[in-house]
Amino acid sequence: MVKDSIAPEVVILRLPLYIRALSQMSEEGQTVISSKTLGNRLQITPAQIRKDLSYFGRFGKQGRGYKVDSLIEELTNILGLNKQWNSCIVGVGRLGKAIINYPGFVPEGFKIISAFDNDPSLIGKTVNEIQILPMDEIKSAVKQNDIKIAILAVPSTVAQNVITELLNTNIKAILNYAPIAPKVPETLVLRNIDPVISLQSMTYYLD
Amino acid sequence: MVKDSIAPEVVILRLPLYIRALSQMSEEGQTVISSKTLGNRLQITPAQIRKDLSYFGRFGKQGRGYKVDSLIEELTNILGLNKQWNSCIVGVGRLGKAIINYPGFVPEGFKIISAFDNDPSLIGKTVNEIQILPMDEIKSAVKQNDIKIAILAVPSTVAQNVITELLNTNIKAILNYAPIAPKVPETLVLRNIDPVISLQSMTYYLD
DNA sequence: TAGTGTGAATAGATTCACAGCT
DNA sequence: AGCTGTGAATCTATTCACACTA
Repeated sequence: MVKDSIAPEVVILRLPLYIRALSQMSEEGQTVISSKTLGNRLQITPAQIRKDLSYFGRFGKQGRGYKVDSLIEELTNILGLNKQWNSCIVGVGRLGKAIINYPGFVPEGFKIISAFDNDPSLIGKTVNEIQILPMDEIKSAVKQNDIKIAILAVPSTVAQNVITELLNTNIKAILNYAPIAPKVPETLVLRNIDPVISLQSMTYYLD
Repeated sequence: MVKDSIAPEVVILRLPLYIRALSQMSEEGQTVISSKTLGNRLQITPAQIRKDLSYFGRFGKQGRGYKVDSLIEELTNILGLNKQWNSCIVGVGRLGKAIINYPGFVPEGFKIISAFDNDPSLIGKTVNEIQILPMDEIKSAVKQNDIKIAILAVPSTVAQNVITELLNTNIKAILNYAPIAPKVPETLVLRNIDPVISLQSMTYYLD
């Protein structure tokens, strides 16, 4: 998971939550916020929030709190969300299509440049204005368009193979929807979206 | 998150991964497996696997390993996946429909009994053989059909309200797809599926 | 011999508690 | 007076290392 990072990964995982809550508060007209109020909103202790932020600098004013808008900006910069991140979808079956078409799925700062699939009946078509290209063009397309992120929505049977293929490209991060535990090198950033695992782990707590 | 459980929640979250990997191995004809081999498959240390399992009993044979099929059965029982869990979908917009229609999304042991929405144009229709009912019938339907799990796919603007509504029913667990941090009592089991947060936390690690 | 099960050791994350600023 | 920033203390999770056994 890269980066001899000052901040632990759990902390990084919370920063987007902070941004989201702060953005809502900003829209609601809040200009200043305390760690207590923010924590209350997110069910996170104030101490945790302050500690998290302290990995990156000193953004608050003692006795007052944090300026909402400037904290949003700081966090956005820390995460690199001020840039545009070119992305691609790999696999344009039912799931891939749903992702591409889901409005507001891809947040600001991310752009899906192209989609890849091996099904000849899909190639050349476009989904939601995104061109579907054959898999064997992925390496060059990724390079040419400076794509760093792949959203993987292929069947689990081929997922590991596709991932291995992606390792040959300039892809640096994979958001994986296939229900597998992929083997990737330390240098690649991976997140799994796996609702089935979530479901199956909930039942333990039900009587 | 309930259950003065012997086992920490992180452990519970890994058990479904073990089941999945073991099932694949079983299909591949493996009958016996060591913690080392399993760990290798899942990128988890053997010590961790043994420790995790030790919370629930002694399932292995020293010098040999674990019998694949009986370990699957043990873990299935521990998680309560031997029963059928009646579930419902709340919100039958684009996302809800995608979930209902996605083949193999809902794993064995789970059954989606009904769907709820407030849109009058949807009510009475069926999606993939599942009836769409109005929201105000949810309490009685949940009771009547012994539904314990809700899959929440409503717009984030109404998500917290809907969750508050769910708290009045017999729903015990929520798989939440809305991009919010819901407030729920300790007694309710909650998992969030939030690909946007995942995306936004990946960029930190990209140059 | 190969691999489990588990206390003890280590590493990591969260919370406490308070000095210090506005 | 109110709230930040942060070392120190605590709590939690992971890994080690080895006695034990099939």
